[in-house]
Amino acid sequence: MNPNTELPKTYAPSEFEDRIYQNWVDKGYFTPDPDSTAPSFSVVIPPPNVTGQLHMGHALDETLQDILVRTKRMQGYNTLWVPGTDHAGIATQIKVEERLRVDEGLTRYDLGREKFLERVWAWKDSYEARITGQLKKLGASCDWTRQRFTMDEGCSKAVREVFVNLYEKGLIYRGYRIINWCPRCLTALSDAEVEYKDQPGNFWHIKYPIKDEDGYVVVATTRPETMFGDTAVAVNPEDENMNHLIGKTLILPVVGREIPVIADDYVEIGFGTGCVKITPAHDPNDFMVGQRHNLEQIKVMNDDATMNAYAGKYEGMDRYACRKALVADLEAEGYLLKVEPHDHNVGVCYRCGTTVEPLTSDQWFVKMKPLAAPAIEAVENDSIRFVPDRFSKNYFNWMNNILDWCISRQLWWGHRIPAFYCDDCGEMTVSKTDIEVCPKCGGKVHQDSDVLDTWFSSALWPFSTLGWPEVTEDLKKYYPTSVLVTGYDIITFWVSRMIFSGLEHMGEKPFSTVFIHGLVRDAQGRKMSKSLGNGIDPLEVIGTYGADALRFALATGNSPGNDMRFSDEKMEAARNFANKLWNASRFVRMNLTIDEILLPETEKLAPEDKWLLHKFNHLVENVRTNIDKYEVGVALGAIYDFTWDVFCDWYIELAKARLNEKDTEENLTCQNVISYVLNGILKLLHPYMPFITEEIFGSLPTMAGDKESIMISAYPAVNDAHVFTEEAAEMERIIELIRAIRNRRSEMNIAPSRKAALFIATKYVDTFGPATHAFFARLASAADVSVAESFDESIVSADTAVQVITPTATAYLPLADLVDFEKEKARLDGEIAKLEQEVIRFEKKLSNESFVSKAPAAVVEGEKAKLAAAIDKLEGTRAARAKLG
RNA sequence: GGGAGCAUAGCUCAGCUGGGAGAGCAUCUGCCUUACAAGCAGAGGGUCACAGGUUCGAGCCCUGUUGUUCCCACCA
Repeated sequence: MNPNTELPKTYAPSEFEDRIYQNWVDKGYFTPDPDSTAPSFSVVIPPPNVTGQLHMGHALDETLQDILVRTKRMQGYNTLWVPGTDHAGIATQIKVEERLRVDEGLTRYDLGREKFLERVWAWKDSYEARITGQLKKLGASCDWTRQRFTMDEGCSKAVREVFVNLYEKGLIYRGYRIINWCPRCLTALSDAEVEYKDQPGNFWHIKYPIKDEDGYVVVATTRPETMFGDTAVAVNPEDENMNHLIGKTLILPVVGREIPVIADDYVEIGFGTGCVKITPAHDPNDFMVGQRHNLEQIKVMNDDATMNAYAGKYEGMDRYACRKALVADLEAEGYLLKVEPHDHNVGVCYRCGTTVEPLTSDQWFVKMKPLAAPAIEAVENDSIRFVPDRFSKNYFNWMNNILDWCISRQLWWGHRIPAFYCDDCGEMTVSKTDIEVCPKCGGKVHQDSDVLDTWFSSALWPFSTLGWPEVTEDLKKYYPTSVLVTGYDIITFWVSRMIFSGLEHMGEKPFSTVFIHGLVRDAQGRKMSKSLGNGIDPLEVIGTYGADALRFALATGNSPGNDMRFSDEKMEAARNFANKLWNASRFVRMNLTIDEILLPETEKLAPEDKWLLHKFNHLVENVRTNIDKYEVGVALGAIYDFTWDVFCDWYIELAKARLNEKDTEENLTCQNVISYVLNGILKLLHPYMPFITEEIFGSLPTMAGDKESIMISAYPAVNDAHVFTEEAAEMERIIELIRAIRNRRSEMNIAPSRKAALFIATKYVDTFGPATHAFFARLASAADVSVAESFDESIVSADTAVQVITPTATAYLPLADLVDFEKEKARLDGEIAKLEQEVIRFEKKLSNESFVSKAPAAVVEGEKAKLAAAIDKLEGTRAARAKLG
């Protein structure tokens, strides 16, 4: 027997979770054996942002990964889970700036770049430590000796390597383009970083006078303040009402500048006024029109979205203040024709929510089309598979319509762009290493002040964490990784970019499967968010219920890609299950004398042993296949049902009699069977509830060959010797009969002290053999029935007992306990009516020629059996009713 | 505008390739039965959103409708 002999009376997870985790770390179980020749199973963690602490979404993501990783490890794979965190450029910088403002009233400019970055690194250290601590509390079995950070030396090296490679291939370029600008964060954003929100707005219809004519054209705009940057008005050349204007010159109201009317089929005939003001510097579509027509780009705003000198007297005003003032002036001067309410989608910064301003700017871009093509193909040909598959549509939609990726950010926190400009000759050099002097003229150089999009480094995560660009052993062994586990919300940001990056730089996909999960919502189904204040801290939940209960609650009912709700009720149910397992184990432990589990030969097994082992076999098969399908929730449901219903409610009750015996063969058999199955339950459950299973495992006998810890023990496999189809089926029928007896007793308010007589039919002896009588005796004590030694119907008659009839057996309840004869008669009548209906239904079905001829033979046979059973039961019930008169 | 998900018991959700509707919680009844009251034994409760279709047979497959959630696009 193991050293921890007794299990404490109550389940108190806080007593052992930390101790167990520390032991795993000390023993080095999370680090794969470098000499292993087993096939690899590798996972890289979606690195949490160092912006703060983990929330429930992380807890779900981490739990799912740990379930897969622990399962595979127990199944003998050479398993690696790489942990790490993401510097989260813009998000982290905002946080640190905010703290600086609140605590010290300073901006980052007050500190200067270097000092500010010191602050961010300090922030990073503190939050990285916090996140690491949370992962450990949760039980994540990642290899801490391989922990990474997107801005550590290795990852930074990978970033540089990739940047320079892409630049040299012409896939990274610098250009003056229209981009999304966040006036609050003062940086460019990629298309993916802009969210769209419906906002009420207006269509302002403004008259633009025609030069040298009396008339005017009317343009409708949602953004009047951009008119200072108008360099044309466009009409569709096919528009018969408007095309006469082409070539004319208009006078911009207020501004007085002259602009041409141009022809462009971008203008949709019949929408709005048919005339569109073109502002190439502040609208992506206008930008393209401008390029086609060589229009001037006039930027009318500063970086903080205040108006610049082009706005004339409005200079210095915020864009919205300017809009208001300008509209008032237009109206006063008679240029405003009408105002029409119009809702439209406004782009906002995904980090701070500020309305994004499209504007032209000098930025770095990744040319996407050549990179996207192989990435699309990899998913099309199933080289990479999304689970569930429907998310591949999401992916295709994004990748097929992808535009060039703006990767430069006007931030300080991030990987600095490795481009150097010569102060003398202006030459630009892109270099993997820092340079001091211009390779062309020897002049002094300065580095580009921008940093890269944070997702640029995340895109390399599956190989940068394994040591790339060095060709390391890890890279050879663990790339491509096996599965990526993440939420559907970052497929575009992250998954798609990892796919094209892996294919481009490694020449191989980064992972085979993308296992997508949903969002964790609150009990009302709302998204958890700071502003709603409905977020739940995983650590608090762990403190109250334990990490295992949290993991159980997150995994139970989880199905790929679907959102889930989180509630106290679920936590209680999870905790209750942990408690049930704890107490069942405690009971087993109390009754054991064996040190090691030795499965008895088949001849020694009791009927209930065979039933249990048979059912356990099915469970193992069920769990294995469902986990392979990433249906971790379904698998867990099966373990739950087996543990609670089969193992606890039936087997343990039946086992009590044998376990109470002293030094008998039956006792030994029972000890071994109950230990074997409990051991198996613990192993199946371990990936879900690692702590409690380890704690219990340590106090119970083990299988030969198992190691000192459950997490490195062998995962259960289907045992072909444990197929007992006949006995198991008969046992199920007996259970059905006992349930029927209990039901009847309950209905009749029969005192528990009154036993029902259960007769042993000869067929049981046929099935179960010589052990039948002993088995029924155990059944009797466990199920509140008494057992008669033989099945002799003559000993019971109408005035002594009421029959409980099931399709395969009959039990008798002492009639003396019946309170109400009339009630019983009525009940039987109802039963008979129901059975008659049932029989008719089956007969009808079986007399249906097309059913019999077209349905599979097995189904028809099944229906026949059901009919026969129904008829038996009907006849028995009629007989019982007849006896009552 | 394009695409996707969801709609099953009072609540939260399962229901695999079509073959007599399930669990947990809640409710009601009876039990402190020496592992567990965080428990045990029972019970009630569903036109599987609606309308068609395919099929011997539909919660499941097809079409449409309604409601709801999300993603993408952005007609100024």
